[in-house]
Amino acid sequence: MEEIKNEEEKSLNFIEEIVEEGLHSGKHQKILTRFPPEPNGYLHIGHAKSICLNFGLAKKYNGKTNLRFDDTNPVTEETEYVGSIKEDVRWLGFEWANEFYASDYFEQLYEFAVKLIKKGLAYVDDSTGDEIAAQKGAPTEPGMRNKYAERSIEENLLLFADMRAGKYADGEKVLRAKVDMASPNMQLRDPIMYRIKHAHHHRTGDKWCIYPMYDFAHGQSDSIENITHSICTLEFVAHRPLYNWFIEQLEIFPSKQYEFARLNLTYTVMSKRKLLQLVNEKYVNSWDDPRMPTISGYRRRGYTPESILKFADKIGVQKRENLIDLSLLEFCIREHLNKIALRRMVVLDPLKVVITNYKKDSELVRSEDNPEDENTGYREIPFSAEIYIEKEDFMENPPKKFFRLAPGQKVRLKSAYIIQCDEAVKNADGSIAELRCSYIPESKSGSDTSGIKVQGTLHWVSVKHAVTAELRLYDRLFRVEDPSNEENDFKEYINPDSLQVIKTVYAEPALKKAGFDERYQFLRKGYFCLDKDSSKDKMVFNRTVTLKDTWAKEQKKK
RNA sequence: UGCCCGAUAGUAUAAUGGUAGUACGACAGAUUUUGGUUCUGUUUGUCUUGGUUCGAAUCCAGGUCGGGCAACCA
Repeated sequence: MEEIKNEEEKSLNFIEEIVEEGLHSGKHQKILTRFPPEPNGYLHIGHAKSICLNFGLAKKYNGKTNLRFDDTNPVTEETEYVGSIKEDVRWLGFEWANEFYASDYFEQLYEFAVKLIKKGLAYVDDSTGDEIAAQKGAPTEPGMRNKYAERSIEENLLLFADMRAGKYADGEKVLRAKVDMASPNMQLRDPIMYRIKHAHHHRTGDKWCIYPMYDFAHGQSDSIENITHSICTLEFVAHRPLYNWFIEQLEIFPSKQYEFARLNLTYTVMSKRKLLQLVNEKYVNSWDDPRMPTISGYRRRGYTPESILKFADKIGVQKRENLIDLSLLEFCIREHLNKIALRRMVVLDPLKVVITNYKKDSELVRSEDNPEDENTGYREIPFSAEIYIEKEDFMENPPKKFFRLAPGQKVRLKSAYIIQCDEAVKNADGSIAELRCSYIPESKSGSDTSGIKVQGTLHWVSVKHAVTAELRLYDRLFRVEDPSNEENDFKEYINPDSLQVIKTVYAEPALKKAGFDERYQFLRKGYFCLDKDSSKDKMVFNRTVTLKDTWAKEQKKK
C-alpha cells in the first residue's frame, strides 16, 4: 500500500508525460518503444540508462519494446557485439518483444528510396566527399546545389539501380535527398541517403554494396515496426526535422522522436570510441575489465542489475547536460549489497597474534551470515591460539580515538573473545614480528559475563585454519572528474593505481565454498565477488566497492 | 557570429502561476560485537535584467553562460 502510494506520488519525467498524453488523448492504444544499439562495441552504463527508459516505459504503460540492431555500417559492426548486447539487456532483466535488425529492412528501404526518386525528392550525386562538404556551405552561409541535382527521374532510377548492381566503386556516387540547401539546419542540406561500400555485412553478407545512412534507416525502421516513441539522445535533436520529413514524404507510419540527455559519470569516459581505445591500447584488459563503465564490466565487478536499475531511476531523465557523481552509483550498489551479501572474515595484510593464555587446540565460534537478514542464518568459524589480524589494526603509539589494538589496549575479536595486547615482539629491524595477547575467557560472544566494554571490534582468521585467495582491488579509472573535458588527451588522466592485486590473503574456511552467484562482504573491507579467473586451486575475488570508511576519511584529512 | 537545445544547493532531480522539496555528498550527534548498517540534525539553490500578475523557478522579452549541428559514423 505504501509503495503504491509512493508510485503514484512520484512525479513523471517529461517523456512519461508525453506518453500519458498520447494514451489519454487516444492517439495511442499501446505504446511501442525500441532499443536500437549499433553492434560496434559493448554496452556501457549510459546505454543502461536508455535501456531502462525504453523498456521501463513499455513496462510501466503496458506496452512493448523491440531490440533493434542498427547495423547499417558493415565496416564497424560485428556479430560478437550482437551477442554481448543481448546478454547485457537480459542481465538487466529486460525481455524484448522482437529482435530486429535494420538490415532486415534493406530491401524495403531500397524501395523507399526509389519512391523518393520517383517523387523527384532524391538524386544520384557523383561529387566527391570534399565537394559535397564544400557545397553544403557553413552554418552561417547557405549551401549550393550542384548540376547532378538536375538529373531526370529516369536517369536517377537507372543510376541508383546501377549503384545497387555494383557498377561503381566505393565513394563514386551517393544518393541524396533533395530537401533544402539553404536550410539553417545543416541536416536538411540534401543529406546523403545511400553510400557505396563493397563490404561484407555481418548478416546480409555480400548481398549489398550500397548501405543506407542512419537518417535513411532509423526513422524508417521505427515506422516499419510501428514504434510510437522513438527515444534517443540529444545530439539527434537537429535530425528530427529530417526524421519527420522522410516519414511524411514516404507517407508511412508516423513514429515520433524524443530526445533526452545522455548519462555522464565522474571519473570515467562514456563513449564507445574512447572505451575501444582503452581496450585496444591495453589500458585495461578487456571490455569486461571491472574498471570499465561497461555493463559487462560492472557485472564482472559485482554490481547487481537491481543496483543499476535503482541508479537509473534515481538519476532521472532530462534534457540538460549532466555529470553524475560516482558516489551515487556506489550508494546504490552498497545499499543492495548490504542487504544480500554474506559476511566473511578475510585478512588482507596479516599480522600474527599469539594468544598466550589460550590452552585449547581450537574451538568453533558462531557468526551471523548477514545481520541485515536473519533468514541467512549462521556459520561456524574456527578459533585458535594463533590468529591473523590486519597490520593496520595495531599501532605501537596510537593517536587518541584509535579503537584498535595497541600495547595494553583491549579489543573484541568479532564473534569470539576480547583480547588484550601484552607485548609487541619485534624483528631485528624494529618492525613488528607478532603480538602477544591474552584473552578474557568469560568474554565469549553470546555469553559474555566479563562486563568489559571495548570500543573496537576486529576481524581475524585462525592461522592454521585459514584458506587463501587472490584479491583484486579496483579504484576509479581516471584521476580527474571529467577526463573528456580536460585540456589534454583523456588517456593522460588515467589513474595508475586503478588496480591493486593482492596475491595472497587469508580467509576463514567458509569462504572455500564461494560461488559465482554469491556476493560477499569481507568484514570491514568491502564487498567482493568471485572472478571468472578463479580455478579449482585458486580463488580470485574482485572488490566491487569498499565499505564507507569514516575512520580512513578522517585520517586522510590530517 | 546562422539555427537548435538547455540553465533550481557541491552533484542530480521535483515543484506544471500559490509555503522551493527529495536523494547523493559534506558536516555534527545517537545507536552499534563491522569506525559498516540504522536513526536524528545541520549546511548550501531558482543564471541575469526587465515585463505580465494580487502572486513568477514556472508566462513574455533582452542578455549571459553551457551544449549541439557543416562524417559517404550512429
